[in-house]
Amino acid sequence: MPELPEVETVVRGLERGIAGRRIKKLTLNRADLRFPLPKGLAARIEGRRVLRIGRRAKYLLFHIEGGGVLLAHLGMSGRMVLNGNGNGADRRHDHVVLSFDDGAVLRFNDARRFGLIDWAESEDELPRNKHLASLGPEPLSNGFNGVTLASLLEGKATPIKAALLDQRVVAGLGNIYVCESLFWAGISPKRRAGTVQGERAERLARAIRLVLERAIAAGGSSLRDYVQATGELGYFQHQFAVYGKEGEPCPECDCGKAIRRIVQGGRSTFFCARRQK
DNA sequence: ACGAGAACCTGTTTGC
DNA sequence: TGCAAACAGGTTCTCG
Repeated sequence: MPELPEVETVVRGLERGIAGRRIKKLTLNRADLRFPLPKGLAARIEGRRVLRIGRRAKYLLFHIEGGGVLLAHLGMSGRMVLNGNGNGADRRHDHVVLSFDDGAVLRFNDARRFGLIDWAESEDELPRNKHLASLGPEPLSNGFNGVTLASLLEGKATPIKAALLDQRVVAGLGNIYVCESLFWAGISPKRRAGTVQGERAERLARAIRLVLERAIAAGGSSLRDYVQATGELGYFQHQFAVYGKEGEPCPECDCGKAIRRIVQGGRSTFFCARRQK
Protein backbone atom coordinates (compact mmCIF):
# COMPACT_ATOMS: atom_id res chain seq x y z
CA MET A 1 0.00 0.00 0.00
CA PRO A 2 1.92 2.89 1.23
CA GLU A 3 4.60 4.26 -1.01
CA LEU A 4 6.51 7.49 -0.54
CA PRO A 5 3.55 9.87 -1.07
CA GLU A 6 1.33 7.96 1.36
CA VAL A 7 4.03 7.85 4.01
CA GLU A 8 4.83 11.53 3.49
CA THR A 9 1.15 12.38 3.89
CA VAL A 10 0.95 10.40 7.12
CA VAL A 11 4.13 12.08 8.39
CA ARG A 12 2.68 15.52 7.75
CA GLY A 13 -0.56 14.61 9.49
CA LEU A 14 1.30 13.26 12.51
CA GLU A 15 3.53 16.32 12.62
CA ARG A 16 0.41 18.45 12.97
CA GLY A 17 -1.24 16.06 15.39
CA ILE A 18 1.36 14.85 17.85
CA ALA A 19 4.66 16.74 17.47
CA GLY A 20 5.61 18.02 20.91
CA ARG A 21 3.19 15.70 22.75
CA ARG A 22 4.43 13.44 25.50
CA ILE A 23 3.98 9.68 25.17
CA LYS A 24 2.14 8.28 28.16
CA LYS A 25 1.94 4.61 27.29
CA LEU A 26 2.81 2.08 24.62
CA THR A 27 0.44 -0.86 24.42
CA LEU A 28 1.35 -3.98 22.44
CA ASN A 29 -1.75 -5.97 21.51
CA ARG A 30 -0.11 -8.89 19.81
CA ALA A 31 3.32 -10.37 20.13
CA ASP A 32 3.68 -12.16 16.80
CA LEU A 33 4.44 -9.23 14.54
CA ARG A 34 6.85 -9.78 11.66
CA PHE A 35 9.63 -8.62 13.99
CA PRO A 36 9.19 -8.41 17.74
CA LEU A 37 9.23 -4.88 19.12
CA PRO A 38 12.76 -3.81 20.09
CA LYS A 39 13.62 -4.82 23.63
CA GLY A 40 12.66 -2.25 26.20
CA LEU A 41 11.00 0.03 23.67
CA ALA A 42 8.19 1.07 25.99
CA ALA A 43 10.62 2.08 28.72
CA ARG A 44 12.63 4.13 26.26
CA ILE A 45 9.74 6.22 25.00
CA GLU A 46 7.17 6.39 27.79
CA GLY A 47 7.28 9.75 29.52
CA ARG A 48 9.19 11.32 26.65
CA ARG A 49 7.99 13.77 24.04
CA VAL A 50 7.87 13.21 20.28
CA LEU A 51 9.97 16.10 19.02
CA ARG A 52 9.15 15.76 15.34
CA ILE A 53 8.19 13.19 12.72
CA GLY A 54 10.24 12.66 9.59
CA ARG A 55 10.58 10.17 6.76
CA ARG A 56 13.25 8.15 4.98
CA ALA A 57 12.01 6.18 1.95
CA LYS A 58 8.82 4.46 3.20
CA TYR A 59 9.84 4.62 6.86
CA LEU A 60 8.25 6.98 9.36
CA LEU A 61 10.78 8.41 11.82
CA PHE A 62 9.56 9.53 15.24
CA HIS A 63 12.31 11.60 16.82
CA ILE A 64 12.03 11.11 20.57
CA GLU A 65 13.15 13.42 23.34
CA GLY A 66 16.55 12.19 24.50
CA GLY A 67 17.80 11.44 21.00
CA GLY A 68 16.34 8.07 20.02
CA VAL A 69 14.31 7.47 16.88
CA LEU A 70 11.37 5.10 16.49
CA LEU A 71 11.11 3.74 12.93
CA ALA A 72 7.85 2.45 11.51
CA HIS A 73 7.13 0.83 8.15
CA LEU A 74 3.54 0.26 7.05
CA GLY A 75 4.16 -2.75 4.79
CA MET A 76 1.26 -3.38 2.44
CA SER A 77 -1.73 -2.86 4.70
CA GLY A 78 -0.47 -0.72 7.58
CA ARG A 79 -2.24 2.38 8.87
CA MET A 80 -1.02 4.93 11.37
CA VAL A 81 -4.12 6.75 12.54
CA LEU A 82 -4.80 9.32 15.23
CA ASN A 83 -7.67 9.41 17.68
CA GLY A 84 -9.83 6.50 16.77
CA ASN A 85 -10.62 7.58 13.24
CA GLY A 86 -9.50 4.40 11.50
CA ASN A 87 -11.98 4.84 8.65
CA GLY A 88 -13.23 1.28 8.85
CA ALA A 89 -10.07 -0.32 10.23
CA ASP A 90 -10.62 -3.67 11.90
CA ARG A 91 -9.74 -3.05 15.54
CA ARG A 92 -8.40 -6.58 15.88
CA HIS A 93 -5.41 -5.36 13.90
CA ASP A 94 -4.54 -2.42 16.16
CA HIS A 95 -1.22 -4.05 17.03
CA VAL A 96 0.56 -1.15 18.73
CA VAL A 97 -1.15 1.80 20.40
CA LEU A 98 0.56 4.94 21.69
CA SER A 99 -1.39 7.15 24.07
CA PHE A 100 -0.31 10.72 24.73
CA ASP A 101 -0.53 13.00 27.73
CA ASP A 102 -3.21 15.17 26.14
CA GLY A 103 -5.46 12.19 25.44
CA ALA A 104 -4.42 11.70 21.81
CA VAL A 105 -4.21 8.04 20.72
CA LEU A 106 -2.10 6.80 17.81
CA ARG A 107 -2.86 3.34 16.42
CA PHE A 108 -0.61 1.19 14.24
CA ASN A 109 -3.10 -1.06 12.49
CA ASP A 110 -1.78 -3.69 10.08
CA ALA A 111 -3.92 -6.60 8.94
CA ARG A 112 -1.23 -8.38 6.97
CA ARG A 113 1.57 -7.72 9.45
CA PHE A 114 4.14 -6.90 6.78
CA GLY A 115 4.90 -3.67 8.62
CA LEU A 116 7.54 -3.24 11.30
CA ILE A 117 8.68 -1.05 14.14
CA ASP A 118 12.32 -0.54 15.01
CA TRP A 119 14.46 1.70 17.17
CA ALA A 120 17.66 3.65 16.65
CA GLU A 121 19.55 4.96 19.66
CA SER A 122 20.29 8.28 17.99
CA GLU A 123 19.98 10.17 14.73
CA ASP A 124 23.62 9.40 14.08
CA GLU A 125 22.78 5.70 14.22
CA LEU A 126 20.03 6.00 11.57
CA PRO A 127 22.25 5.50 8.52
CA ARG A 128 23.55 2.30 10.08
CA ASN A 129 20.11 0.93 10.89
CA LYS A 130 19.67 -2.37 9.05
CA HIS A 131 16.53 -1.19 7.30
CA LEU A 132 17.93 2.14 6.19
CA ALA A 133 21.55 1.31 5.48
CA SER A 134 21.31 0.34 1.83
CA LEU A 135 18.56 2.66 0.64
CA GLY A 136 19.13 4.68 -2.50
CA PRO A 137 18.62 8.43 -2.86
CA GLU A 138 15.42 10.24 -1.98
CA PRO A 139 13.77 11.08 -5.31
CA LEU A 140 12.53 14.42 -3.99
CA SER A 141 15.94 15.53 -2.76
CA ASN A 142 17.94 18.19 -4.58
CA GLY A 143 20.63 15.79 -5.69
CA PHE A 144 18.24 13.50 -7.55
CA ASN A 145 18.35 14.07 -11.31
CA GLY A 146 18.87 12.29 -14.60
CA VAL A 147 22.61 12.05 -14.12
CA THR A 148 22.41 10.38 -10.72
CA LEU A 149 19.62 8.09 -11.90
CA ALA A 150 21.54 7.09 -15.01
CA SER A 151 24.60 6.15 -12.97
CA LEU A 152 22.47 4.04 -10.62
CA LEU A 153 20.98 2.16 -13.57
CA GLU A 154 24.18 1.73 -15.54
CA GLY A 155 24.98 -1.87 -16.38
CA LYS A 156 21.73 -3.28 -14.99
CA ALA A 157 20.22 -6.01 -17.15
CA THR A 158 16.94 -6.23 -15.25
CA PRO A 159 13.86 -4.47 -16.68
CA ILE A 160 13.54 -0.83 -15.68
CA LYS A 161 10.30 -1.68 -13.85
CA ALA A 162 12.12 -4.04 -11.50
CA ALA A 163 15.07 -1.68 -11.07
CA LEU A 164 12.82 1.16 -9.91
CA LEU A 165 11.12 -1.09 -7.36
CA ASP A 166 14.56 -1.85 -5.90
CA GLN A 167 14.88 0.47 -2.90
CA ARG A 168 18.67 0.45 -3.25
CA VAL A 169 18.31 2.26 -6.59
CA VAL A 170 15.70 4.86 -5.65
CA ALA A 171 14.08 4.98 -2.22
CA GLY A 172 10.32 5.20 -1.83
CA LEU A 173 8.85 4.08 -5.14
CA GLY A 174 6.39 1.18 -5.24
CA ASN A 175 4.25 -0.51 -7.83
CA ILE A 176 1.83 2.35 -8.43
CA TYR A 177 4.31 5.17 -8.81
CA VAL A 178 6.76 3.14 -10.88
CA CYS A 179 4.00 2.39 -13.39
CA GLU A 180 2.85 6.01 -13.44
CA SER A 181 6.37 7.43 -13.72
CA LEU A 182 7.33 5.14 -16.61
CA PHE A 183 4.16 6.14 -18.40
CA TRP A 184 4.85 9.86 -18.13
CA ALA A 185 8.48 9.32 -19.10
CA GLY A 186 7.40 7.31 -22.17
CA ILE A 187 9.64 4.39 -21.22
CA SER A 188 8.62 0.76 -21.60
CA PRO A 189 8.61 -1.16 -18.31
CA LYS A 190 10.35 -3.97 -20.20
CA ARG A 191 13.29 -1.86 -21.31
CA ARG A 192 16.69 -2.94 -19.93
CA ALA A 193 17.45 -0.66 -17.00
CA GLY A 194 21.01 -0.07 -18.17
CA THR A 195 19.76 1.49 -21.40
CA VAL A 196 17.99 4.27 -19.53
CA GLN A 197 20.71 6.88 -19.91
CA GLY A 198 21.08 10.46 -21.03
CA GLU A 199 17.87 12.20 -22.05
CA ARG A 200 15.79 9.12 -21.17
CA ALA A 201 17.11 9.12 -17.62
CA GLU A 202 16.47 12.84 -17.46
CA ARG A 203 12.85 12.35 -18.51
CA LEU A 204 12.43 9.53 -16.03
CA ALA A 205 13.86 11.50 -13.12
CA ARG A 206 11.57 14.41 -13.94
CA ALA A 207 8.55 12.11 -14.27
CA ILE A 208 9.25 10.43 -10.92
CA ARG A 209 9.52 13.77 -9.19
CA LEU A 210 6.38 15.14 -10.81
CA VAL A 211 4.26 12.06 -10.08
CA LEU A 212 5.37 11.96 -6.45
CA GLU A 213 4.73 15.66 -5.93
CA ARG A 214 1.27 15.44 -7.46
CA ALA A 215 0.45 12.39 -5.37
CA ILE A 216 1.54 14.09 -2.15
CA ALA A 217 -0.57 17.12 -3.07
CA ALA A 218 -3.56 14.77 -3.39
CA GLY A 219 -2.90 13.12 -0.03
CA GLY A 220 -1.69 9.84 -1.56
CA SER A 221 -3.68 7.06 -3.20
CA SER A 222 -6.39 5.15 -1.33
CA LEU A 223 -7.17 1.80 -2.92
CA ARG A 224 -8.21 -0.36 0.01
CA ASP A 225 -6.33 0.10 3.27
CA TYR A 226 -4.51 3.40 3.08
CA VAL A 227 -5.82 6.38 5.00
CA GLN A 228 -4.12 9.55 6.17
CA ALA A 229 -3.22 10.06 9.84
CA THR A 230 -6.53 11.86 10.22
CA GLY A 231 -8.45 8.90 8.81
CA GLU A 232 -9.27 10.79 5.60
CA LEU A 233 -8.74 9.07 2.28
CA GLY A 234 -6.15 10.08 -0.31
CA TYR A 235 -7.32 11.16 -3.76
CA PHE A 236 -4.49 10.52 -6.20
CA GLN A 237 -6.12 7.28 -7.41
CA HIS A 238 -8.47 9.48 -9.43
CA GLN A 239 -5.48 10.82 -11.34
CA PHE A 240 -3.92 7.48 -12.30
CA ALA A 241 -2.98 7.36 -15.98
CA VAL A 242 -2.37 3.61 -16.18
CA TYR A 243 -2.33 1.88 -12.78
CA GLY A 244 -5.27 -0.53 -12.54
CA LYS A 245 -6.58 0.61 -15.93
CA GLU A 246 -6.15 -2.51 -18.04
CA GLY A 247 -8.29 -2.32 -21.16
CA GLU A 248 -9.06 1.37 -20.82
CA PRO A 249 -7.90 3.79 -23.51
CA CYS A 250 -4.52 5.44 -23.03
CA PRO A 251 -5.20 8.94 -21.69
CA GLU A 252 -2.48 10.53 -23.83
CA CYS A 253 -2.57 8.65 -27.15
CA ASP A 254 -5.42 9.33 -29.49
CA CYS A 255 -4.81 5.98 -31.15
CA GLY A 256 -7.46 4.53 -28.86
CA LYS A 257 -5.09 1.73 -27.89
CA ALA A 258 -5.83 0.13 -24.60
CA ILE A 259 -3.68 0.06 -21.50
CA ARG A 260 -2.08 -3.37 -21.13
CA ARG A 261 -1.39 -5.37 -18.00
CA ILE A 262 1.60 -7.69 -17.81
CA VAL A 263 3.26 -9.45 -14.87
CA GLN A 264 6.89 -8.68 -14.03
CA GLY A 265 8.54 -10.26 -11.04
CA GLY A 266 5.17 -11.46 -9.88
CA ARG A 267 3.65 -7.98 -9.83
CA SER A 268 1.24 -6.28 -12.19
CA THR A 269 2.61 -3.67 -14.56
CA PHE A 270 0.29 -1.34 -16.45
CA PHE A 271 1.46 0.55 -19.52
CA CYS A 272 0.68 1.88 -22.98
CA ALA A 273 2.66 -0.11 -25.54
CA ARG A 274 2.32 2.66 -28.12
CA ARG A 275 3.53 5.53 -25.99
CA GLN A 276 6.16 3.71 -23.92
CA LYS A 277 9.27 2.50 -25.75
C1' DA B 1 26.88 -11.31 -8.55
C1' DC B 2 22.52 -11.01 -10.43
C1' DG B 3 17.88 -11.93 -11.36
C1' DA B 4 13.60 -14.56 -10.98
C1' DG B 5 10.40 -16.53 -7.92
C1' DA B 6 8.62 -17.82 -3.53
C1' DA B 7 7.48 -16.68 1.02
C1' DC B 8 5.54 -13.96 4.70
C1' DC B 9 -0.21 -12.97 6.23
C1' DT B 10 -4.95 -11.49 5.86
C1' DG B 11 -8.80 -9.78 3.37
C1' DT B 12 -11.40 -9.02 -0.84
C1' DT B 13 -12.64 -9.91 -5.50
C1' DT B 14 -13.18 -12.98 -9.38
C1' DG B 15 -14.34 -17.11 -11.80
C1' DC B 16 -16.08 -21.63 -12.35
C1' DT C 1 -24.98 -19.83 -4.01
C1' DG C 2 -20.48 -21.67 -2.75
C1' DC C 3 -15.96 -22.53 -2.85
C1' DA C 4 -11.34 -21.97 -4.62
C1' DA C 5 -8.17 -19.28 -6.89
C1' DA C 6 -6.28 -14.94 -7.83
C1' DC C 7 -4.89 -10.72 -6.32
C1' DA C 8 -3.40 -6.63 -3.28
C1' DG C 9 0.24 -0.58 -2.01
C1' DG C 10 6.39 -4.38 0.34
C1' DT C 11 10.42 -6.65 1.62
C1' DT C 12 13.49 -10.50 2.14
C1' DC C 13 15.10 -15.02 1.41
C1' DT C 14 16.41 -18.92 -1.58
C1' DC C 15 17.68 -20.98 -5.69
C1' DG C 16 19.72 -21.34 -10.25
